[in-house]
Amino acid sequence: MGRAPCCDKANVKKGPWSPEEDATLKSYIETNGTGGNWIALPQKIGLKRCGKSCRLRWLNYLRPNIKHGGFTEEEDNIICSLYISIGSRWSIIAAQLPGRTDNDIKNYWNTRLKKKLLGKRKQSSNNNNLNQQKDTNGIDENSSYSNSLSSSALERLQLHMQLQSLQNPFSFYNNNPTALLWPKLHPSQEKMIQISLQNSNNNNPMIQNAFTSPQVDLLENIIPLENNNNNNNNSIMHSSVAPRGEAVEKSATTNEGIQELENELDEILNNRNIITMEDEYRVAEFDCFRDMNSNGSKDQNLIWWSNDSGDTKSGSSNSWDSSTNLMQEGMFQDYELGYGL
DNA sequence: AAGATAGGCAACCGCTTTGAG
DNA sequence: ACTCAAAGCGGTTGCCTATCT
Repeated sequence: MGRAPCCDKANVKKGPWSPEEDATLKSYIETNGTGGNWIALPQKIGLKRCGKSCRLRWLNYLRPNIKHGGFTEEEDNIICSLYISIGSRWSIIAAQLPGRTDNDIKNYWNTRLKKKLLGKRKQSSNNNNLNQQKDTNGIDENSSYSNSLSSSALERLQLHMQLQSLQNPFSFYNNNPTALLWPKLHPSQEKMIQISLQNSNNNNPMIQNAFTSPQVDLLENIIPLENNNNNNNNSIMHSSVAPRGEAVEKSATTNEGIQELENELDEILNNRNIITMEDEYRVAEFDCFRDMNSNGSKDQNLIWWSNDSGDTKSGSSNSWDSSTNLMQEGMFQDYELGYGL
């Protein structure tokens, strides 16, 4: 037997709220509050709605100072950086953005931001699939490395990498002591990347730099060559970076999301005793690298953060300046915590 | 002009967490 | 310590609108 329903489903109205319902709910709560009991509230005020529905309507729409749409670039940055750090904990992310609801942010992420940031991935995956279909070695083409990750984990990894590639690679690498702890790239991986580089027509110095130092080691860090079963010994390094805000602090202390991500990665990585050429190819094809390496367009590489949708209100479309500190702290903390840096 | 498709968003569903008794 | 109702939360659904063919 399941739990009793919170309301009489048969006599409860569903679907969009009418202006009258909105007004009724809003005026009652503004004068009387919720009374600490959402379930009883609709009956009190004569609404044929589920209490949960009333609560949601109030929190997401009727509550004062709610903002809808018109996300600023700074808000975008915060959402992205927090998503990278803590994943899809929308309520926590929303708590960092006054006037925004978790639902709003979630929708905004799913419908716009994610595509904005990861849009190129799809294209690159398609290219990759085309190439893989030419293989005749019998390896399951559907078991691609990237497909092994959950969408959330993969998105976060790719965002990490893309962001890394666009921030000054030298300054990060040289100034971040943890980067020195990263293992060297396996020669075969390095070779594959270099081949990709050579095959490209890309002469953008920034991109070349990105390939030759931090990205390479970042890649290696994500895909270690050794089968490491001693995860507990080195997988978590306590970060010396002060967390930003309660959300990140909570994430840093509980490590739940990060641990989950780490476990997911470990599960994959521990099954990879041997790096095959196919794996190497996939590594080289890992999106941010491929994007940076493909079709020789430095503009394309530089505008990934800018809007594909023609939004021109931002003067620094590829800039994360407004959240540089947040990015560095949150992102790298995540890496340190989750990937054994 | 009409149908098909895609995108955006509000709302719902159901699982988890919290806290009172 | 345990139970259970309420609240919180994230994922999913479905409707509406815009765009494409």
